[in-house]
Amino acid sequence: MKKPASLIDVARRAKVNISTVSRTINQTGKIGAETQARVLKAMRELGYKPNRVARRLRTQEGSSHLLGLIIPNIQNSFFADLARGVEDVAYKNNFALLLCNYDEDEAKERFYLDVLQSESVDGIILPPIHENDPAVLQVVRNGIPVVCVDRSLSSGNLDKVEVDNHTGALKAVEHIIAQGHKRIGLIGGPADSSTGRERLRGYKDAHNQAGLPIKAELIRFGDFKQESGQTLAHELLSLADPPTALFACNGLMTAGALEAIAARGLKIPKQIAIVGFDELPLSSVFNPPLTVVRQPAYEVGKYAAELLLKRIEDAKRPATSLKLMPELIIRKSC
Amino acid sequence: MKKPASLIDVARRAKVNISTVSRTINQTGKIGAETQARVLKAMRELGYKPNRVARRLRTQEGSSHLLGLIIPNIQNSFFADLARGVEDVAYKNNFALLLCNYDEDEAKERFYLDVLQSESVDGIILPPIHENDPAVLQVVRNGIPVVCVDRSLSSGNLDKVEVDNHTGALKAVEHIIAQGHKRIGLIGGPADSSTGRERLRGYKDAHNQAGLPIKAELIRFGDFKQESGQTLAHELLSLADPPTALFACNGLMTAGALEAIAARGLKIPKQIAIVGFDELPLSSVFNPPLTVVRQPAYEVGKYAAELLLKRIEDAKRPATSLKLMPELIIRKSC
DNA sequence: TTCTGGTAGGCAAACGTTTGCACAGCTTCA
DNA sequence: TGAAGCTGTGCAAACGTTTGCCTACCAGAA
Repeated sequence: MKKPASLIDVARRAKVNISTVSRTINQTGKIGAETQARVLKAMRELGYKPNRVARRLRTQEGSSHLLGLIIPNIQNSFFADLARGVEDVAYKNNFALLLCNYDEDEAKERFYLDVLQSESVDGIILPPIHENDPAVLQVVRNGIPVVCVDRSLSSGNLDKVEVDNHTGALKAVEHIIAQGHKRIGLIGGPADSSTGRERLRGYKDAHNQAGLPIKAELIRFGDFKQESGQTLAHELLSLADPPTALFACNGLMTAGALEAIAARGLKIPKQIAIVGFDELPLSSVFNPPLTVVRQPAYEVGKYAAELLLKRIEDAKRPATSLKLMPELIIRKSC
Repeated sequence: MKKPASLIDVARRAKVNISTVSRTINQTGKIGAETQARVLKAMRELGYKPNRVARRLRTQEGSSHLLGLIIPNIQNSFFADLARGVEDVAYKNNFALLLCNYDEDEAKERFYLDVLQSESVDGIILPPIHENDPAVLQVVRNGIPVVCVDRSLSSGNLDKVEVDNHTGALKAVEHIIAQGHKRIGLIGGPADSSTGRERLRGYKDAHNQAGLPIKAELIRFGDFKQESGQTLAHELLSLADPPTALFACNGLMTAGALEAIAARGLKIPKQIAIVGFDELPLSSVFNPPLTVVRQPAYEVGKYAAELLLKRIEDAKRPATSLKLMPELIIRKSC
């Protein structure tokens, strides 16, 4: 294990004190031009790279240049896109990213929250597991900048960037109704998630607006995973009086529903119409192309990271809350 | 910013020296049962969490309990699955994961490699950008455990886990040929990537085995991104004598090719057959369901992480090299 | 000349750990 | 009784930075 050059090595070689080297690097304090040149030269010759760990230990506040991102599942393309958005702005600002998968598991979320704090990250981006997530609240109370994405925290006056789930679902279901459907099955998200609830609300409001009755048997709650989409679609399609259209509340569940539909040999959209939340890699070339409500996942991540960086700069700035509009992409599946 | 409790606080409260506390936590050294209980109690009361940064600074070798993962693009589901595999075993072993997206950009790769070293990660998992990537080699020379995934490094005797790309492509193209196709367009990966080359070799070998001529005009090289799949498919399909089947060398390019096919209104598989590398979220429910060669991406990540952990434990163990077999999933697109 | 003030750079503490060494007290054995 | 060995604990250095404070020097003003 070859030890990398440290400040001390550079200082020795440039014949100055380590503080001078540190100040040269960070451009803090006045350093003579000639001394500076000598230091720079020594750094280059030794291939000096500052040790981020030591730096982080010393300066607890502010710039460790490390962000934490905790997401439910990287395999969900919504979160992959979001992560990519975060990563891009982090990189542009020379921040690295500590990525954590919490899998909707509260213990895992807690573990990662602990890790991130104990790594002294400069800030954390996450979708809270539910609305008053005590672990997240504690982090906030500890004074670590947090921005919520996708879902929000009921208490706490935090930066957040969300998608307008209600409007997204409303537009989708309005569209379904406009196609003449009267029995619309809902493959919903967990009832205790704000996204699940908001989308459900959109579904109901669209029905109310159209004067359509809301039938409890057509409303099912899944867990945002593919398998539950499949199961619930089968349940709905097995009803004595099955729905003629399905609205699936996220991408994975849409894929699951599509599996169920394929297994039953049903034709889309004649025998069963479907609209899904989330754009999927193949949805535009699907046969038939899928009508979906596309969430601006990349942008959510991007804005969240920008907000976080601003807050790290200035802890006192007022919390801002962004609500991004999803887009209904009408194709052929409904 | 509430300062978290430190070793010193715990020591004070338990009326012992900090070294005693440290030893209690790490179970190193003999500590009296009664003292231990007192320390544990104090820790609990203060909500003490060890500071990972300080720990990492002190113990340069070994357990910082932090792994680095550098991947081309998290939006590529192959790498998302792989990342998930890594993450799962990391979590099981109480390691956190520093995730980096290098986007096939050498400067970005170098940046992240620097960050990871300067964060003193215990080890790094990555697909080298190409076969003799000097930056990676330097990291290895610095004594940091590295395991290569997906692609390999020509020099250096490293742990690696790869997929048998040659066999995967061979089986796929054999299958295409068995369906009676004689003009098979290849949407290949970059010629300077080992995966691209291996898959090309499979394509050629299948042709040779079958006594089919290899036509240069049918072979195109993309960059593993969706757009290039689309472009190349259009090129191939515009040929005076177009191919009757396409073999696309990764998931994103397959999606691109599908776009081109859809834009031209071609029927799969009658007018154009297609086989892709990589399983995509919707490929089994696609219409028609896609014939693909599925790479065990999750397993690649999982084994890589396991190998890395073993190497961290024991730097001297001989390098092991795993080659996982992909699976040809025959559905209806060819 | 002496004083004031500014500039360049050195000194050493601090961040929160881990760990080699020292040492006190006790047991054991000759 | 005393040497040897073990057990439990404390002391302090070290990891590589950043930063408040101090000093030495020099220029310009009085």
